[in-house]
Amino acid sequence: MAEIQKNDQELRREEELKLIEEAGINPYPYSFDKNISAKEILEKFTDETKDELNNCQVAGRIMSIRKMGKASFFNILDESGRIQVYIRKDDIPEGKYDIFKLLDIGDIIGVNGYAFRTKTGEISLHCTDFELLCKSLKPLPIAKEEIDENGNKIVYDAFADKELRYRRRYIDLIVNSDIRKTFRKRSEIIKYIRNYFDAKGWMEVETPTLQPMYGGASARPFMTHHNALNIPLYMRIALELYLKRLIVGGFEGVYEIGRNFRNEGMDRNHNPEFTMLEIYVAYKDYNWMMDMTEDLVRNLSKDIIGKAEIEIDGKIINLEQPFKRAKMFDLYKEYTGKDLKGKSLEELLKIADELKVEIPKGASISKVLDEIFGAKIEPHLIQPTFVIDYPIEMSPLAKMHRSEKGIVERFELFVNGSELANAFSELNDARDQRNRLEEQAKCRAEGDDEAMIVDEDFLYSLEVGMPPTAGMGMGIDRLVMLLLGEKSIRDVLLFPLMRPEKI
RNA sequence: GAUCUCGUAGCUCAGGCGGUAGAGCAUUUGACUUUUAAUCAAAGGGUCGUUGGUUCGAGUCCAACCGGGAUCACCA
Repeated sequence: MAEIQKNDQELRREEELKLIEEAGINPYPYSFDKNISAKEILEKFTDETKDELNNCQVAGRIMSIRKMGKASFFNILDESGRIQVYIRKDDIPEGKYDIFKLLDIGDIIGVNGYAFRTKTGEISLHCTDFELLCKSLKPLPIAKEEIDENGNKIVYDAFADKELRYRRRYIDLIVNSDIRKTFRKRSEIIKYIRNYFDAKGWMEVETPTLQPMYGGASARPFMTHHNALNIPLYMRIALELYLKRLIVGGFEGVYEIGRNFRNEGMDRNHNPEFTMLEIYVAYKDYNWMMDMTEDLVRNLSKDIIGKAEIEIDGKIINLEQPFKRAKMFDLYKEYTGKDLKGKSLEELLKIADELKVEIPKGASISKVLDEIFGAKIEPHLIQPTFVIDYPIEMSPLAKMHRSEKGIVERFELFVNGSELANAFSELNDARDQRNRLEEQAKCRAEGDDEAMIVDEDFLYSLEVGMPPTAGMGMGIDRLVMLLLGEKSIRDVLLFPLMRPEKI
């Protein structure tokens, strides 16, 4: 796929570049005094105000050219959108039209001109002069566009190859420029979360990405090596344990929005690196965190998307109505008709078999419960639902339930059948935490390579003492997918991981 | 990792039961000073993902491999 040999279109562009330089023009100048955007011209133009638009200086990439002898129309695309430019041999400096003829689709130019309305009514720019700002040497996979009578955009021969769109996102952003909106929205969503937390006085922090010991979640890590210390290092799989150390240190509200790395499979819900939000607030519990999470998600949708109803996959997700709250074991009863509470491993395996849920060999109680949940309950959780009060085996970092035995104070928020957030009343009894991590270590020794490791320094911090704390984690990529109605994580990541191209 | 499916010109695609490669756009040349998928006339552009196999003959049938997508498994 790597073009070592140049094709005829590339050779031609190089020829044109030479001709431009021979005419004494620098095809790569240093700046351009842009004073208005394409969108601003289209918005400001009326028959009364057009005189104010007599000296526009716009810059952008040429996306189409229609030549008619000694005059031409072309469209340029800037960050704000497209505008049509009309250029006439007689209305630009002597000899400049010959330079214009050397320009191609993909070149970046600056245009001086005045706004006007064409015979057919399109607001356009009448060029009085232009400057080449960058000669493009590769042809763009150009698509043609048309607006039909109903104002719908019809795209002909669209650049649709998913592989190339992900591999060369910069081309995707030019040619399918509507997707720029997705990434702008993503940025707005993250900014909104920051503002929301900052307004409450919680502090954004940065904790290590490279860690001598990984923890805070059940997943396989990426491993690397530090030469100077000659030690193995791991890419973090969660933010949790370092943020809790900061609560121990006396900060009462901390959050981090950062990259986690998990050495697992990839599909439309998973990328090896993904963005996680985690927040910890001292002196609060999971009930409080549930209210906060609900408020955040609802307001995000209202303020960023403009409504609290989201259409995805033909389903309407309603974020306005109060989110359903259901105990995990009640959901088992509701969807399988069986009471799984307090059952032994043997009993659970039997139930799984009756429900026709396949369980991998050597599964623990937690694993069996998780499998049944994933197969029988998750797909039904389309409308926002807090699943609360998990069995202790599934949650090694959550605090015992204040009134129910064998249960921890934990919730997960499910929307559209997938997990969006996970939160606990954080376990701060150091003795209990040590027991649970040692239990994990046992599972690990028995071959579960996703079980957690005993982090002695983390335990030391709990022994020093952490106040009662509520903590919550939320997958930002999935949040963005939900709010924007995207079905693949790759469509909300600018540069999703791809297998390297073979040359 | 498993299954299904796709890979033909720069882009989007068509190629019946196996007979030697097609269209539109893009590109080049010519015409055209308000077009908008501009138009009109002509031209160039392909090791049909790769490697093998069957066959007189393979884009087409078979196998393996490479790459993508979808579904599943693991995970968020």
